[in-house]
Amino acid sequence: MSRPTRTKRPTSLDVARLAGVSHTTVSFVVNDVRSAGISQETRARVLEAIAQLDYHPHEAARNLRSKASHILGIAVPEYNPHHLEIAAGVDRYAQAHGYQTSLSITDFTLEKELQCLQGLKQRRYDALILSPGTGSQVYDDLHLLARQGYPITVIGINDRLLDGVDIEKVIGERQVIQHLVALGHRNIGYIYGVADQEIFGWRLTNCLQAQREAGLAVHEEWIWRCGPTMQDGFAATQRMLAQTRDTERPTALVVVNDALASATLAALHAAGMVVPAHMSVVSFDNTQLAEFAIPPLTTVDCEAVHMGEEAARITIARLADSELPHNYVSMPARLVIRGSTGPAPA
Amino acid sequence: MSRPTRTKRPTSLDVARLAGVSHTTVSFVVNDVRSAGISQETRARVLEAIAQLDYHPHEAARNLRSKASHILGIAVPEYNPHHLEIAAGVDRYAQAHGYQTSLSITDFTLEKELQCLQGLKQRRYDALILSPGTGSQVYDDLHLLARQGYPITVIGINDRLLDGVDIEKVIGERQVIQHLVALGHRNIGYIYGVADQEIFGWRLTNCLQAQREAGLAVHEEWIWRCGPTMQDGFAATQRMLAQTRDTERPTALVVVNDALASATLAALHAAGMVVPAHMSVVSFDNTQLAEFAIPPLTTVDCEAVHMGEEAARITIARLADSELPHNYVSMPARLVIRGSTGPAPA
DNA sequence: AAGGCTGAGTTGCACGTGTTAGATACTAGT
DNA sequence: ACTAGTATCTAACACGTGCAACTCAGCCTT
Repeated sequence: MSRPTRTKRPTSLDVARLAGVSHTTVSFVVNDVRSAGISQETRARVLEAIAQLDYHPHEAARNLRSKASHILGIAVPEYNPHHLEIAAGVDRYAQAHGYQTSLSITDFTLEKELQCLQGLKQRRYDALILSPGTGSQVYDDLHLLARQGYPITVIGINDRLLDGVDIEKVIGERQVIQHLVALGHRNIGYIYGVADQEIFGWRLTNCLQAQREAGLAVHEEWIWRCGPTMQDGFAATQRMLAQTRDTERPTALVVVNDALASATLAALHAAGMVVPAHMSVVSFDNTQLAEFAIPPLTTVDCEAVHMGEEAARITIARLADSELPHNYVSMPARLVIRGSTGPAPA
Repeated sequence: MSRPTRTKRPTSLDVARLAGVSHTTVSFVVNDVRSAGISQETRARVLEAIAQLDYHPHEAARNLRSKASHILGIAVPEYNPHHLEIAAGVDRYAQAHGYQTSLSITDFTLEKELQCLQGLKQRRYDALILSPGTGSQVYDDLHLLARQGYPITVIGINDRLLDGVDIEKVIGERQVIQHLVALGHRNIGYIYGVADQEIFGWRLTNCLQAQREAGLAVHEEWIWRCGPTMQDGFAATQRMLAQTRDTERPTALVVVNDALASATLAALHAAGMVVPAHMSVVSFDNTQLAEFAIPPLTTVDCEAVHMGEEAARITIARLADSELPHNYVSMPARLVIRGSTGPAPA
């Protein structure tokens, strides 16, 4: 580390002096304020000075003065490809509209979720896009902040009091069940791994409803609930195998998302079961995991990247106009059929 | 959105008025300055007022005054479990030492990498932890900034001019080759997907070197180079299958990381090849993908989370003392043997 | 010639906080 | 009673930027 010359960072005043103008003029040039008449030559001189000093405006000073950070906070519960596709979508839209993003992983803990809300209160972010991971505990805070005028957009939750983007309900689940029924499956089981069964239980509820609509009996004991990690999904699948016998076992498993379904595939494979010959598997999200699973997963696509873009759009719209009515978008669900589903075994 | 009362955010002055003190006293209480003698009762009154108004100090004003944001920027090239484990490690250590983190995905583009450096210049971050994804293009900027005293830590690159954390070289690769040799493999191929073969080629180089040390011939035509995505890995594996025949084909494939190895497994499976009976597969990183792959991947562990923690430690140490000598840590590599490797077919 | 208009800048304040150098009151010592 | 010392608190400035209000010269209009 050869003697880091901790040079004083140049300020707009330094630039101004070098260019022989006032710091205001520098500000006008930097922000490209058209209404202030700056001549071409002055502009050029300022830009030259900026380049020469390698001047970069101090974000903090800027944020303080303009009362905005132009940063959108994104908080998702885990390193799940699905969430990260959403984050990528948010980032893409935000970038295109003059906002930066800051991604936080809440790790399914309330503590980290509250920390992100803190960031909002401290004006580190102009707005927060949150994919809740802990269930209902954080909701009181969310509602309170929203009522105080803080821009908050939630993902994957339909809440009348908060702006949000969600996956189209019912349709996707119905498609899954109909697909399985069409393949002759009548015994359907569930590996249902979420952080909070109450908040994130709708997908299961909808599936069961679709099952009844299709005239199938629902076996409550064929619902294996577990936590949201792949380890949880693997263990739950092992439980499933241990608690059932060949003759009285579901012929198809609906798994809450691709990550857990991958773990399910691994557990089934380890137990010597062949998918889909012995057991079909369907999941949700259509992430990269699904495409390269063995066999490739039949899964419900929800346009995660697009979903993130919509979340960013809604959020930025609210920043522009806080009086906007409740903004809610639901993304279309579409079943993508791959190799993990097949005819029910005789 | 029931009429968001866009309340003026309370400032330290508001708190001061409510508590009947000056804003200076509030500042002392908030920052817990021991040297300023604040009586217990005054302190209590101020805290009460803070709670009542739900006061949160304005980060921008704070950063402006104290010339630090207490945020570490982390930039990784993609949504790869390996990189995200590193990020998690950084976050854990940073949190424990009073720093927040802000994660950016550079998407293997120089543009986004430069944008992160911009964030450093603009003082959005106090320091940047970068896992380069584009090769050498960004290096000039990195060196320049480091020389100017900006704290930068690189991951996965051994650069004498930059603080960094890296994976222990040679050892891991040697273990891989020795493992394969012990299993009787003499024909080893490579699926080598990285953004820049020149910068990220060391792992391949080391493997080839280990191969020679073990007395094995190196087949240049058995190195399939490709890009860093799973799609690339899948396609490269298909190329491998198309360009070789049963009789003159590697019996083991070394793949640059778990993500690409998963894609390789998928491609092999799709072609009807059984792993490890027909072909062994080894990879690097030991992420979740490896654990739940079919079959589970033999892979080289590098303690990614710990690596992130070390990166954060080094970075924060440099922030504390810019005169520190060059700081470089290399993480131990350890082969984790699972089901994707087996005896070479006769 | 007087007034108005336009172009091209500048002066000066405000944003909300951290910190240094005091100010004030109270106690104790002589 | 006067001084020194201590415990508590405050006044005032600085951080770097954006913006409203103002200046000032030159030109046009009546």
